[in-house]
Amino acid sequence: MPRPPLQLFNSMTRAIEPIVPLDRAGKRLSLYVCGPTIYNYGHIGNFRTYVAVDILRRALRHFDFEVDHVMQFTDVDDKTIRGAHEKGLPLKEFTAIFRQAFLDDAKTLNLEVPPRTPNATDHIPAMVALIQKLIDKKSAYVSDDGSVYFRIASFPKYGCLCHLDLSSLISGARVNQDEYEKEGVGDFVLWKKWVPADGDVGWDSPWGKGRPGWHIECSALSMEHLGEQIDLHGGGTDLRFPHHENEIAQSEAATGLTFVRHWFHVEHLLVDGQKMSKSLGNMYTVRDVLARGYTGRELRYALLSGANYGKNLNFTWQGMEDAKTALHRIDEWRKRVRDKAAEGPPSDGAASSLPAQEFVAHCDAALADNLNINGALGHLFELVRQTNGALDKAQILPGEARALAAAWTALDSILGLGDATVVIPVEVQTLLDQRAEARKAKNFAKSDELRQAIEDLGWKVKDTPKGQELLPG
RNA sequence: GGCGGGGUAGCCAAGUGGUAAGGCACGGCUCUGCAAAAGCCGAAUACGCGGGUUCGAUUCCCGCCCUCGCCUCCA
Repeated sequence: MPRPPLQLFNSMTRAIEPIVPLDRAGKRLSLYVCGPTIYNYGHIGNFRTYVAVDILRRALRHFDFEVDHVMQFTDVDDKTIRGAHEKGLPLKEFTAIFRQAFLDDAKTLNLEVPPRTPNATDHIPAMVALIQKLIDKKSAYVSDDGSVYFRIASFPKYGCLCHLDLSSLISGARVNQDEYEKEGVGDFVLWKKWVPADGDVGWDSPWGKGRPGWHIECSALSMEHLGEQIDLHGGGTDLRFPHHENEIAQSEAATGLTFVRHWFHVEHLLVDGQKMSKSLGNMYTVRDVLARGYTGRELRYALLSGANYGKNLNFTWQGMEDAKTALHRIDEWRKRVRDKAAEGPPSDGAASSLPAQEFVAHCDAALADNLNINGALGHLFELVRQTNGALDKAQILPGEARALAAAWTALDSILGLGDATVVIPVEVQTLLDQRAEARKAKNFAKSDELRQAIEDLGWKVKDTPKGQELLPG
């Protein structure tokens, strides 16, 4: 069955467009994602973005692209320098802690970490070279104090990504009046001259000791790793301006080529309908969610099903609870399907797996349409209801069940939910074994007693025709 | 002020020019030593408001209201 072409919203053109990579064969696709600034534990808003990117990456692969994915870690900026200073640690050591924390959280959420995740500070020479190129082309200038700025006036397209009018930008209210060393108020820094507050953080450059500005790292790193033009570039919506706008300016001024063919931006997550903020006390980390007894898998489900990536996602604890229940429904269904599949040979009824085939086609259509995950989930739950009913009536053959399991696997290659992993503590298992014996002896008083004991340890036990089944409380 | 996203049953959320998926919650039933869990069935009779186009609009156009975001810290 031919698969529809993958189409995604392009925030540059504000239209849903097919993904057409630069690669002539149409196979290899470069994807650059702006990674986190590693000065703290990531919050669920950060990870909403990275879950969406993970879905994107998996979907691209599903639609037969060979994805070359790079994401950098920003390990030098005001916040990392301040954090390192407060902890009394060298910058590198300080950021290493949170780089690892991010990777740990990514694992919790079953994110596929890109094979290349460079740290910005490991590529200072590439940034210096790019800045020099911009100076040579008169797109950048060295200010009196030794910082280097990008000259916006040299780049007429400036504002194209965010559809901003440069004149209104210049007269905007939030311009810092003190930055007199710049030629134009919209000019942004490429190289920051060292100041005492930077401590021992600084690198030598043709313009003296300093550090790179925030935006230059993404241009330099993406060019170094993926070439001067990339197919897809994404990140949180807040990066559109100024970060991505500035990336376009500095990259295209340097190369004369279109920097990015397709822009992918993920809308923000809200908590209880409000923006996350420290003052509201609603900034949750992945660890906070785990501490409430939820699994990373449940959080992943909540983040991928809460809303399409292009819309605000409103995170609530009730939503977390809903996600847990819905996911459990899927798990129960998968268990039934798996059991049925094990009952007979694969060939048994495989030919009549029409529902599974239709389901896969529906999912492909939904996913191809700007990653409509909720559309695909809708089809999944319809399939679940339909086949549960048939299983109740013993109308599903083992081969059909296998086809259903395979259909799920196909969807899950994108959802990335995998299996629920339940680790049963030894003491619970012991009680469970004792209860099985009691039940065998029809000693229901003892059985109930043991069930209570198991519940006291935070687990639920249910009796099925196949024996006891344990569920996390 | 400029630009943009939303307003779909109690909550969350797809989608469509021909009266609208799905999830959660809710009710009934089945199963069960009792439970729990699970499954099935069901109800709600939902498309912000006012115009317009159309045989017909939730879906297109205009206006309005509400809400969220961006306009150089921020995933």
